[in-house]
Amino acid sequence: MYQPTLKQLKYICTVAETKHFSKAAEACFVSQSALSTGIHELEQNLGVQVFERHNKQVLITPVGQELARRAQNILNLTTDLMAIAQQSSEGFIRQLHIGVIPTIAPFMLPRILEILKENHPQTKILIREDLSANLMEMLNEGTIDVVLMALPFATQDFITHELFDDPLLVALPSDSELAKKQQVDLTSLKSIPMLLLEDGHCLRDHSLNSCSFSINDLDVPYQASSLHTLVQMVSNGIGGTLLPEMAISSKLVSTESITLRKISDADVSRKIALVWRQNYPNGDALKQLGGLIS
Amino acid sequence: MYQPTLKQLKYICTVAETKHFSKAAEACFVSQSALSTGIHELEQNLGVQVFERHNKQVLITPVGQELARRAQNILNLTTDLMAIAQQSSEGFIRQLHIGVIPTIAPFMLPRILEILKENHPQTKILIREDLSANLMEMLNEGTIDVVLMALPFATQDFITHELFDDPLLVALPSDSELAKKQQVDLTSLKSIPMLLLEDGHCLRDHSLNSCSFSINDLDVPYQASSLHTLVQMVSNGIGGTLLPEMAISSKLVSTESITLRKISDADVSRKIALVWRQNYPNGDALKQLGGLIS
DNA sequence: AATTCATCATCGGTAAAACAGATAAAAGAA
DNA sequence: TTCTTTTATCTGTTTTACCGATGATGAATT
Repeated sequence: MYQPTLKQLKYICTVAETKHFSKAAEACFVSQSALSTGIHELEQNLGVQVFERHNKQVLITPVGQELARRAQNILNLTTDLMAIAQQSSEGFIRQLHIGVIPTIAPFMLPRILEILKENHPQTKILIREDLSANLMEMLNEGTIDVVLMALPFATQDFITHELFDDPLLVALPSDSELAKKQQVDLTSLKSIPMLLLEDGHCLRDHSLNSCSFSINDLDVPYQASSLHTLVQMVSNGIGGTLLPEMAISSKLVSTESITLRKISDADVSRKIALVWRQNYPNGDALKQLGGLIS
Repeated sequence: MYQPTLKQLKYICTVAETKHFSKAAEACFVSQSALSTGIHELEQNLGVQVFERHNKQVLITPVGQELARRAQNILNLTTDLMAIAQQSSEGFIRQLHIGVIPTIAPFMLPRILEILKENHPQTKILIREDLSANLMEMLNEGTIDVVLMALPFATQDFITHELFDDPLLVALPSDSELAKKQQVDLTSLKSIPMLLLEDGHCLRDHSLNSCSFSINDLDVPYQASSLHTLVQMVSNGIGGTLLPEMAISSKLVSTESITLRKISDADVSRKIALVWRQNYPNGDALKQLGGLIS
């Protein structure tokens, strides 16, 4: 089935303007014969006469007028389309679906959104907050474009761009025995009840693994669903926990009833990273974003 | 300079839908390699990646999504354009600029517009009322598409479609000597003042020529600019005139003070005709319209 | 670990088309 | 008439589009 080509549409628009085949051909950078044949083919296939050819003038038929008007519109839209592509190839990101884990989102997103607003004011940002495993699945499916998460995590087959180290500090009830000591080491942690997030949160695993603890080693009375409740529980003297430094910097802990301590005999931390698909086309822009964040 | 082809736009739309190159190729009735190359060329030339190719899935990039959306729009508009052409090729006239002379317009236009409304309800009608000579010029320039006029007139180089004969009758003041006679012949007309339209109106020439009168032969005291004023003048006893039958049928003359007579010794009439350019594409439809009018 | 399978990219050859340049045809102008 | 202008058409060449086959890749299966 026939469909006019954009070239042919261009031809009729130009002739409609110039009212002259030869001049139109010149304007289109083709020979007069090429343009003539092109228009003829379009007229033939659409079964419509676009122009009245006279010796001394070319008139456009009423239908021709309408067709030329629509053709011009189509050509304009095509130009727009190319402009969009051009913008994009110049590093402009139209839309960015970001996935963030719950133990990072409240502390880093405000700043990240601010940075994005400055550097890519035109970009539409969409945030998805979920557990690492779910985010990785969405990333793989293409539902989201990039994940802001904490390592270690199984991110093989993806581009992993590490941003910075986020140490984990021990948070203790200020009135606990342990809080009164100057130094807190790994073994001493086992003497108090440890509060952890519920299963699935990577911070839970990071806390356990970086202290080389197993879940069985510890006294784990409750499981919280957010860092905020966790802090509440510590504040109420139920037990201790590990908190990421970024959360503390963000004034998550503002009460006197919680004491923060570094662990003296181990380097306990998680790594914050951006992760995206191997083939994701705007990887460069994401790297640049990563640079700005860290 | 590169411009994507409509085919390529179709390709990316189809892949955007199916998320599958091979299936999309099938849907587009081309080989997988053709589609693949087509999309590749588009991506190359626009400097943009539209799809992320993975082994088990094809993902569309955010820009790709936007491009596909716009491409689909362009394709839809192209389909519309073809539909317009299709309608037109089936005899549908989108727009008709009609030129009519003043001595026909008031008497025929109401009926003609009614006929057009019935037969081409979608057609946009534009009327131009002017003297024959001006109308012919506009017809030649393409400002109007068809002229409804009276013959004889120099219409060589145009298609002339005669509709019917319009006899000219003598209109006399009822109280004149001539009106009391049963028969009125050409010579007797010279005995009374003859009222004519001003120069340029073809009815003036038709009146003179069909009676074989020269303007010098006659007593021509005034010149009217419309048939209505002409009738008024006859009614007031200033003189006689020739009136087309169609004007009389349209109740132009409703007063008792005017007497109408055929001329006994001559066939005095004008011919009503539609005239259009040789190359005008909707000649057939106009012929059909002519048939309906007569 | 090897094999199979699914999928997109690429290659080589062929058929189609698009195009330029030359010529023809038509009709107005000189 | 002859010349000029303008679009149509013809011819040969170049370019493009396409198909079928093969290659490459990575996931799924054995």
